[in-house]
Amino acid sequence: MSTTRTVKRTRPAAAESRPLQKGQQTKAAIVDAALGLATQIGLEGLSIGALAEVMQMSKSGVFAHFGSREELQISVVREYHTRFEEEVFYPAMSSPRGLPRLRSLFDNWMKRTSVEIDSGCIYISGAVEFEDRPGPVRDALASSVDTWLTAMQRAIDIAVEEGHLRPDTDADQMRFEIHSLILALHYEARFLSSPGSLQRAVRAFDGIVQRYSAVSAESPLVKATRKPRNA
Amino acid sequence: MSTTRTVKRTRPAAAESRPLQKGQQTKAAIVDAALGLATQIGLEGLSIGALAEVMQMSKSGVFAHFGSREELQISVVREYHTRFEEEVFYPAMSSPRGLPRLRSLFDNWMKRTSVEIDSGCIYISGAVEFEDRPGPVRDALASSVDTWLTAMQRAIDIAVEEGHLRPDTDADQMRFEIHSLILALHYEARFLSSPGSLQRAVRAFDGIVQRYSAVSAESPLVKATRKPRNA
DNA sequence: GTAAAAATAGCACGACCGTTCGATTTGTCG
DNA sequence: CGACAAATCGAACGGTCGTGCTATTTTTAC
Repeated sequence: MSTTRTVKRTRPAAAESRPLQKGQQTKAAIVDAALGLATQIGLEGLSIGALAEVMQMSKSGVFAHFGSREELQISVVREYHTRFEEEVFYPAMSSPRGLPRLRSLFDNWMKRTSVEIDSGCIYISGAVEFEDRPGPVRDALASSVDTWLTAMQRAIDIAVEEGHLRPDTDADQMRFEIHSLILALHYEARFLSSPGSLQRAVRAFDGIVQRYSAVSAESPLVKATRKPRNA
Repeated sequence: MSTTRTVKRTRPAAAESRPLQKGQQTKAAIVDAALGLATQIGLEGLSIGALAEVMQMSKSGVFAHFGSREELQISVVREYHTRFEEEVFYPAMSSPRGLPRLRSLFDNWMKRTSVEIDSGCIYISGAVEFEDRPGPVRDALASSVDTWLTAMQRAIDIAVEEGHLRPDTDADQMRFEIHSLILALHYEARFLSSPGSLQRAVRAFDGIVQRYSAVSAESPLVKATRKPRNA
């Protein structure tokens, strides 16, 4: 209606490369602190009051950045996803396709899990907390985990293509087995404080790889030229 | 000090076989309901108010039976332990020593886990909730899980003694691998709603057994009389 | 510098929590 | 039945929580 032509968009939305405004800056700091809290006490245990105390801010000051606790939780999940990618996925992509890359993925994954034995893992704690709680937080968590597991499975597929793994390898099955090792490592080391869990996970992984391996699937003594089991 | 000889113990403590007094009766009912709630929303999510509503009692009425929320949680853990024993452990003890019994233990465990895909498992949710929370509840949980895992390992030892598994079997390692399958089954089926998880757990278990098996450790095609790998 | 806008603080509300305490009902036993 | 104990209730307290509202401060843009 009005004729004001000079509509100033003082903050052009989504300016892609601009020095972070003050708001975004503190928001990033809040999410960082929130992630630290959430890994220890879980996404559900994460409270705005405690977060405000850590940040030396008022509750409402923290709250205003997200509008709801749920949005805060989602931000934390996204941040975790990003770091997981940067720490586990991308570094492994420089390894050669096939088994080396698969090993690299698992190694990075396990290295991260080792750290998380002290700090906690929101993919695991979050799964428990949101098993029966549908909503956007659960969706964000599940899709994030799913993305990662799919990437893992893709690495297995490539290893089959490269001839490193048996052509009849069930990638879904192998991914399940590898995933299970990480879960057990976390459970036994973090909750039960059972020593030696790390080596057990490594040994088990080697066992799995050997079982699906194209060369000497059963034993180093048996040549790889043998026919499939049911031939 | 007083000369009252007729000290009436109106309720002889720990009368082993007596019709349950009213109090113990409702207490058992409360624990039962509490277990139902705890499996769904976790031990930490278990609130006395919600429990009272389910029981159609007052909060204080429920509370009086335990004296503290912590004591209620411990009661729930104990109840869960008992049921787990009755449902998983004892029935398997009638299977013949060795591999059959080990299989039976795993089958029962997996059967229970299948049910818990809908209801939840406090050995898993509790582990997450009390990872960083020392105290009697955590202790009760950990010792209960430990008891079970030790029993599982004992079954493996027996299977070795019976000659069903390779004499160089690392029971700790094998138990770790079996445990991991249950955790992954729970995670992928309950949180990710990933279909086929059950079959994957079964297949993986078969793979594990085959790898540790005394007869044809590597493949049905290879005779069991061969020497150890590094001979 | 100045004014608009964004960021933050302060305060209060309603809800739920575990727990306490005194009153009251219910069960038990002589 | 009567008396005593156990079981249960009802109300309240102090605490934490997420959230909404209105100031106030700080940052930004011109």
